[in-house]
Amino acid sequence: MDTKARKILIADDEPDILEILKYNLEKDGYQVVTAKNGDEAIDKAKQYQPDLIILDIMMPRKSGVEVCEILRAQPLFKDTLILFLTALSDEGTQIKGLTTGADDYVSKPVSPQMFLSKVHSLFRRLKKEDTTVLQVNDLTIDPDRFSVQYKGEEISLAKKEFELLYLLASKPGRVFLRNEILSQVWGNEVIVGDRTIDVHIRKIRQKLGVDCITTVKGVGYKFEL
Amino acid sequence: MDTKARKILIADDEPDILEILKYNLEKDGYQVVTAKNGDEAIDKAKQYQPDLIILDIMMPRKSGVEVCEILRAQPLFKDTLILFLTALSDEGTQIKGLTTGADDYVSKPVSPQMFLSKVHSLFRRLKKEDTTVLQVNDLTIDPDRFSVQYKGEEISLAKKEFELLYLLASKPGRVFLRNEILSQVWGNEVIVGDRTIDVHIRKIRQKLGVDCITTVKGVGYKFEL
DNA sequence: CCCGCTGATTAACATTAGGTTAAAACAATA
DNA sequence: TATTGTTTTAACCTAATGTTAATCAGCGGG
Repeated sequence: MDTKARKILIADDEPDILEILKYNLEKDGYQVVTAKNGDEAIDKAKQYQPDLIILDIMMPRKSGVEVCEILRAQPLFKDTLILFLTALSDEGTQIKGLTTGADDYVSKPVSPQMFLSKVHSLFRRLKKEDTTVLQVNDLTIDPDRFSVQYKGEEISLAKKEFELLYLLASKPGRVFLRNEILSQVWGNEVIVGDRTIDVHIRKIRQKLGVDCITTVKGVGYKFEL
Repeated sequence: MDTKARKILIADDEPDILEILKYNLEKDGYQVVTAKNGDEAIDKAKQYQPDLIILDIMMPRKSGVEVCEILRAQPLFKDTLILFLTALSDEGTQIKGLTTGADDYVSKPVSPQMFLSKVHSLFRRLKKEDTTVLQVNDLTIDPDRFSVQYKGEEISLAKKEFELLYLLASKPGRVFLRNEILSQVWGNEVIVGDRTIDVHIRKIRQKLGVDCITTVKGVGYKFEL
């Protein structure tokens, strides 16, 4: 289970449902924020920038559909996952919802199992990464095979090392600030010390044998051969 | 994206759904034909010989299930992909549909993303089905005979073990994330613990005797000899 | 030249993923 | 139904990996 403390916002006017969903999601390690109506949902969304927003269709002060439309209009929520909770009865709204840009539906009454499985698979989908093979001189970095080769020699890197190298090598010559590196490789939520980067850089340099990572003091690192 | 102008027939009596699906599929480069009821679906199927037929279960003038049965009876449509659209929550029909010879089902309301990904993966699967027998060095994996041979030695694997090995071996060198493995071998709806994969991997390694499955920690597994 | 800043290095420490095992739950078969 | 085989879970253990903190080295500015 990848517990990356993913943030989820649930908006529903029925406290019971809110409670059940919250409980189940938290049990699964998600970080949950709730809202009781449409307006509150929008506020909380902006405030917490959740990875997934679960919206009840029927809510006071802006329906789920409206909230979805408003959020989707902003670049910040362009790629945020949105899941609708629908009552069985309203087919019409469901169709509307699709065009509005929701990623999936769950119809009430909700079975916790089904629900969790939906949430999981949504995140699974999100996790689709760019799988581009990088090729710089004699160095090949293939995220698909998770392999790094230098002059035909296979070099085995650990996960973080690989991710770090991949990031740097994705834009050879460009300097990556320590901040950028942290948020790209470690993610915004995780807080790690500054030394951590150095250590990983060191391991990469060591394993590769070639000096392909340059330190730009006071700024960051860049990749070049 | 392999856009070879694949032909898709969609049959549904709700114009809205027809429209949405058609729009999305065409956007993805497929050639789409539609039908409003069961009989029309059969006609159009014969006329256009689509690569994939998407059938709503609930339709006037022959249900999706009936259409499927009729088509499957003809050799012409023996290998055609068939995908069912099922209304909310009728589990019974879903099961029925699969046994009738559908290749997969999507339950309404349909999220475009989910839907497209299903369609893609169906075609992907189709392509794979051509190359049934896998042959890597001294290892032969034949899903037809459900048999695995290493250096002529027949090795008997259980179902899940076989499916798992087959998946990994289908793309030697490629790392499969645990998520991918789960959804490919176990299916999206089933929820099993993380350890389950390990145990099966172990059994395979044990039975094969060769170390052909490599662990990529924090990422997944890959097959290589 | 020495201070202070920055990164390198190292080893110790913490965490986590995955391996291993046995046993329970489930299915298939006779 | 008994029997056998398969799949899943649970508990525990190990090794790989990630992080921290302490120390060291280089460099530029006073």
